[in-house]
Amino acid sequence: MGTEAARVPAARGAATEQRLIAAAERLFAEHGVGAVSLRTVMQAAQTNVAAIHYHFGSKEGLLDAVLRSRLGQVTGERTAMLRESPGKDVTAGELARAFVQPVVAVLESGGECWIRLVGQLLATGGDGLDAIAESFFERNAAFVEQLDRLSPGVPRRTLDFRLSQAMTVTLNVLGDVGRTRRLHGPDAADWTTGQIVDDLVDVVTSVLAGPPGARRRK
Amino acid sequence: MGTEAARVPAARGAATEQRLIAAAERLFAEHGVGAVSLRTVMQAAQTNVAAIHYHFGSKEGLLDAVLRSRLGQVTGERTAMLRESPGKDVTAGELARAFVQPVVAVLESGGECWIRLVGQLLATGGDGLDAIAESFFERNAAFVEQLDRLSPGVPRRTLDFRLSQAMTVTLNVLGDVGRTRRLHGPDAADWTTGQIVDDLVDVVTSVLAGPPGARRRK
DNA sequence: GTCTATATTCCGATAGAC
DNA sequence: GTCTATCGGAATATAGAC
Repeated sequence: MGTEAARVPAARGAATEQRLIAAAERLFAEHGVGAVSLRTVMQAAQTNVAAIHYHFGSKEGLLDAVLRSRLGQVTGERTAMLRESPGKDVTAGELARAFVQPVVAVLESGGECWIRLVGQLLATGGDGLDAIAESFFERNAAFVEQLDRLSPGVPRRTLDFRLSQAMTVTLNVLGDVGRTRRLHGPDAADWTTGQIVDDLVDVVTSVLAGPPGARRRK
Repeated sequence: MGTEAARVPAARGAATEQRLIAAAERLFAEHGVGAVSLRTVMQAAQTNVAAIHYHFGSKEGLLDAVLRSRLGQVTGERTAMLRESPGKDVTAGELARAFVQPVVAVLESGGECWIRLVGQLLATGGDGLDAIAESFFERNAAFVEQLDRLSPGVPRRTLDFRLSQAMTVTLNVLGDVGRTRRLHGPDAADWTTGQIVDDLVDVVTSVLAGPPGARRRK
């Protein structure tokens, strides 16, 4: 703590934008986008209101920046997972693991709030959904293709539906691992994140494989 | 349209509370609770701000009233479904149908926004969740019991987890049937609500039954 | 790029007439 | 029970100094 101990304003320069994104990501996820004011974000990021408007233009611009900040990672990982998977004879379990893994990667890189936020926007269905949905479901066609090989005869629409529900479940679980752990019994303290992911992959596997009894269609 | 055509203020008396609940239900679901002001609700219900505070005390009180307005129906139907189901040897498909049906009943009685709102609060995880979760998952113990008979040997925690994910999917689909229809291909116009419910029941069946391959636990 | 100061609108909540 | 009027404060957004 020398002469420059209290002199940080110049040093934090370029990092302001990232601090704002990080603060908004957490606050939006925890309280909902509409319930969070720019002032709250500003205080958490230890800057001023003007900085938000300078960097992002508006609250909506800030939300876009937050979503965009980790979107590339997800789509990139999803593409990579699909490239690694063999062209055929992939099991439902392997496909589920490939489906969930990119989101797990985001979680492990500190993106839990981001996941919860995306799940939240998906549940609201309102604004800002289109931009994210486009990139998010961009790679779904390839998944559906592999699903079709797995479940021949099932309508394409049903496969697409299953994939959507798999995503819903994935975002719901990985968006708040602590709550998942908390909700299910008091003996859940030893329920590791890895085990939760395994349970999640099992659920996704079930969803992708379809009901067991070769259910009749109407 | 006689002499009393323009005289409605006295007639709408007792219905004000219901109009406020209906307006809030829709607006909260469509834009998120935090993004909706009491003034917006007031305008939609064609009353004044004071009425909201008179009937519900605060914004939080209004939200509580909205949630409570249809909660009884759901828990009631769930209890009825469990009573109807045979004590043993129930299939996963039957259990899934019994699980989904109460929410379908809410949908059919005009409660789509209510369902979406609950799903939204569940995804946010923040406030107002405890009150609803308590009543909502009150009857889950009986479901888990039947699940246990269906999948012997599977840890209770995993069964509970599956049931939670079944609820997540159910709320997500039935909370916005139009979006579900819209998201999956342009040929989805002829995808009736009944067929969507069938697809949903299939997904829930899969989730409740667990993965097909008798997956190994770590 | 950063910040203080401010403009303007809107928020939730209440008081008091009817 | 219903409404108008209003309070105190907080919201988004901008202007302009540094």
